[in-house]
Amino acid sequence: MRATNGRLSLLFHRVADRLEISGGATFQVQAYRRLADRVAGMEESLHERWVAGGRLSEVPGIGKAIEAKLDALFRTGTFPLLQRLAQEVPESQLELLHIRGLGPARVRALAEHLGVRDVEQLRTAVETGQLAQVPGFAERTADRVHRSLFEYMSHRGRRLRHLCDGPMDTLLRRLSTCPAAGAVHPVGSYRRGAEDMANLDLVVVTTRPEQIAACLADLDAVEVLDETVSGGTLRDPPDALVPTGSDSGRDRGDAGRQGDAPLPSVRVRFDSGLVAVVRLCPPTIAGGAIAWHTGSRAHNARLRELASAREMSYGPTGLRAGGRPVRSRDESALYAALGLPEIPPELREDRGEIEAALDGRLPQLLRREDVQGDLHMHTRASDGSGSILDMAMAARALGHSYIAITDHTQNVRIANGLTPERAAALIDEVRRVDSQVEGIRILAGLEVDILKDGALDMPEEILSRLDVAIASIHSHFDQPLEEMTARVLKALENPHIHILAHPTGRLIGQRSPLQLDMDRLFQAALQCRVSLEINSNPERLDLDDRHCRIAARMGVPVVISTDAHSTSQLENLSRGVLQARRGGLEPKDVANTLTCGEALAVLRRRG
DNA sequence: GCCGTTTTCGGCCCGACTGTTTTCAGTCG
Repeated sequence: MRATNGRLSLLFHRVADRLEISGGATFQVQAYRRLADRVAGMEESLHERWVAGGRLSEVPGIGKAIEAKLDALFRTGTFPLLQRLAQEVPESQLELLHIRGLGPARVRALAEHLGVRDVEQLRTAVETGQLAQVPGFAERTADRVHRSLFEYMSHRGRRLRHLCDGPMDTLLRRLSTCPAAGAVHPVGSYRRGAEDMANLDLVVVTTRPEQIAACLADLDAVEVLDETVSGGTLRDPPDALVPTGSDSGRDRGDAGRQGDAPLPSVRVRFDSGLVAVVRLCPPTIAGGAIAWHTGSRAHNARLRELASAREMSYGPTGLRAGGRPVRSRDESALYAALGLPEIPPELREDRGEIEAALDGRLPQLLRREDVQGDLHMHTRASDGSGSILDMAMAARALGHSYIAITDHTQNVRIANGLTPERAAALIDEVRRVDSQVEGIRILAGLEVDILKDGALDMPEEILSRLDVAIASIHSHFDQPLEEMTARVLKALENPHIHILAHPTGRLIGQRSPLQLDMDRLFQAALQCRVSLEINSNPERLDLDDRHCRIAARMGVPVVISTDAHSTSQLENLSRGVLQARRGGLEPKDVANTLTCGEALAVLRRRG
């Protein structure tokens, strides 16, 4: 295997993680970690530099010690330091670091006192109450670890969507240059717009499957795990082919393994461990195959019932009648054959979309271009990296007609939150910049911290000067349900507050949602006319799709915002839109699809 | 581990706060 920079970066990360758990010097750990990041972003290949006789120690971050280790690695293919560390700290133990509340020291303590070296053992220790025996795990910490373990387990083996975009792009670009490939379709959870996924799934329309397999084998970024592409051409549904048994993780059902005969496939793995399953199908049944591999298990089961009622069957190769494939060149043909309009991929979860389709009341889903403004972002005034003008120009370039500058308030110290004096100055500065730019309106706002007792972290006189006042929680995440609910409701009752940002406080796979009575929250939002945010940060996506659905049903206004801390993060808006689409939201449900004036009228509820 | 150098070793560090300790680990945006 070639020693790409990506692989070297991974190696340095593994060394750093293990050194940390085994109690290595902090600065040594940092040196490896910094180097890992640096190498990942380098244009020049370290290996090629070495081959050409270049000095590695001239690369920033590489000194004499690492140069010698790399020299040995390139000559012998081994990295003895990592081999030694791997014996001390197994891979399974590294995984424990992903659980909030567990750092290297506590992971070490768990191994020393309980012999816990993997997630399953930790779970047992938690469930049997053994955690309390370990120094450093008093009741509250143990409680916390318990909750974050639960959150972690529920997303284990899954990757956040933004980490899958690059690999998906790589595959799409490669396949688009392959002469044997017709249309290339992302399918599976990715196409349904899911926030995280176990693997990538694609369907390639082709009559020459072997050439597709060869094309993927040629791709530097991946390793081919296996393929079930036998010789010849692909004309008829390949019923006789051997199952791949490919999918892994919770999603196992939504692509493959649900029915009869699978399509031939090629499975590849990226350096990050992400697996992609590329399925190959002939044009005649493309619509059925794409639909089958896109729908969730539950959605497909419903389509199968409909097919059965029409004396057809439905499986990986689409519809069959009397044992013969039903032609479906595209998905609309497939749905039409079942008496349905085509259902948008984001809705294919069996959460009411089949009934809606049958009744002719599928929503006209929100589109990215419906959104006219972004009401949550940060600048250098607190913890952002751009100026007011930077953010405004970048937003204008994205087609926004208005934005709100909403920096943090003083209680969020680490984010350089604003005192009332600095907030007042920021408002003046926003007004000044707004008067000088054309083509976009800049609104003055703040992301006001909700304190432990529900009080707001900014005096009324400042709040009353804002166009957009956002309230949100950044501390004391562990309050019990009653306390937390009362805290948030108290903040919503303040008449100056327009929006509740990242309402549940979750970080996907890392931090559980706040213990919050969501029924009462929705009721209060409705009564106070406070909008609830869909935060587009890929680690938050909060509200989630189910909450979006509830909000729309109850008539609680929703706002989709980026919470951008840099100009590039303004592009995350499409992630929030995707979540809204999964929640079935239409433009009318989302306040920032309105013009600036109209949106402000919705926000200024009591005026 | 690396770096810069006052060339042989000290500095490197977001930093205040919390929980659990009695000096420290982990957290927050």
